[in-house]
Amino acid sequence: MSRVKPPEEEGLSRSARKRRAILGAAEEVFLKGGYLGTNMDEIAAISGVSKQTIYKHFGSKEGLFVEIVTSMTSGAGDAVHSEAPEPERAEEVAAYLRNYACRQLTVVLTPRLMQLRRMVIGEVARFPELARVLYECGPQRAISALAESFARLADRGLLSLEDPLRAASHFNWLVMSEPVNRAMLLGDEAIPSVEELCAHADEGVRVFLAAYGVEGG
Amino acid sequence: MSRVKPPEEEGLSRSARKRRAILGAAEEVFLKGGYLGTNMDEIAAISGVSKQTIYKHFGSKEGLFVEIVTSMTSGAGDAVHSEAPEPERAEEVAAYLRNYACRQLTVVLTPRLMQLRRMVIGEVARFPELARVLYECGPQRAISALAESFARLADRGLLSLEDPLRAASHFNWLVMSEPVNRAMLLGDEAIPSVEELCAHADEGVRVFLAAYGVEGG
DNA sequence: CCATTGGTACTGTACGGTCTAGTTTTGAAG
DNA sequence: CTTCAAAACTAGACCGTACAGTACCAATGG
Repeated sequence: MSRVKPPEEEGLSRSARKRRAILGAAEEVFLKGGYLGTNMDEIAAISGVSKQTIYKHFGSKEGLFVEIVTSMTSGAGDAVHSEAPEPERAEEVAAYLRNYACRQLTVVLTPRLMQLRRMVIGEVARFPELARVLYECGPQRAISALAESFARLADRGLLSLEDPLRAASHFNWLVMSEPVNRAMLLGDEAIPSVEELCAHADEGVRVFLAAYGVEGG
Repeated sequence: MSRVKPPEEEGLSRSARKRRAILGAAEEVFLKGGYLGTNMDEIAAISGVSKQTIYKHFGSKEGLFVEIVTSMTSGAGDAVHSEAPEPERAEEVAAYLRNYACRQLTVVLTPRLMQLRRMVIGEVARFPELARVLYECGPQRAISALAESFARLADRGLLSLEDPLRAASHFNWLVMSEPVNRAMLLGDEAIPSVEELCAHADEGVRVFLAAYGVEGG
């Protein structure tokens, strides 16, 4: 019965299990109340761990907060990556863009990520570094990757553009802005369904292709 | 030397003067620290008023906060209104849109308003009503007004669109999103200059007209 | 057996809001 | 103008509470 190195969820060392419990509870509590609106006693209670242990692992409230935000941020950034093959013919461009837009929307328009974004924005004055990281792992990263793809498509004559970065920015915000800004201010209940998101994506793609598409699309 | 009723800035009743001082200090302090990060003693000190007086005027910290946010919100909403005449010919549409976009950008991309937006977003969980009001007085109001204008332009054959509201949303976010989202996360130093904002507006208008414009434009 | 954890009491401090007692302003009447 | 009472304001002590972080010691699990 003595597991030597079982790396599954429940088979971690006691320390690691405690650590995960703390992170889980802290994420929930911080997302709900923000930095100042959260107290360490509640995190300890929810995670079933003593305060002492929290301070052993993370040093301070600030340390725990930074840990939570950075891990969520980079994790979310990774989830966006697309492995869909780039189109070969002009007729396939619209479908490619629609697919990308739809996935991006459904990943970002998630209560957890919306709450994270709200919280980080609210803490810009206190934690500017966290906001910068979120910007770079979020919009900036997405737009950069998109720009590279657009540049290749333009080379192949499937898109008509001069500045791939600008086109990527236009595409990104054309698709993302309306639902994101809406959900930012109106709360998680204002997050549209997947069908609505994809319909919205279609409209964005249509406008984008009117400006940057080529004949065959 | 006894002024009877001079309604200028310094000629208000003592009560009104105190009230304005409190509001000014509270705005500054709340915008800097958020709701929880602000204490009433500091507001009293900065406004040169005793705490007692603050509570006489506003009842509670929450009351003062709500007052600040709602007054800033509605005030900013009013400042957007355009009196520029709508174009008569297709060639004038682009200039009309550029003018609108440029003014909208320069009004919204102001440190005070960016700070307000950040703060309200950070407090969505605690004050959902304030966020809703900001949404309605901000994006929603701008888009609605734009949609009405677009509908008239479409009737005159100066724009080609079926759903004015959707077109207005596309236009609005095409123009506003990039700089707004950037400044939201990167802070007030990331607010572009007026020239940069107007150049950005031009690009948005170009894309918009590619999708919704008519030949003559 | 020994490091880690639990439980819990404790410290120090910060802050919202109130109380009190004395001072200033106002506005109207004399 | 002067007088005067009501209203508003000041300064600061004060109360209760909440909370970050620590100390201490018993329990426990590897």
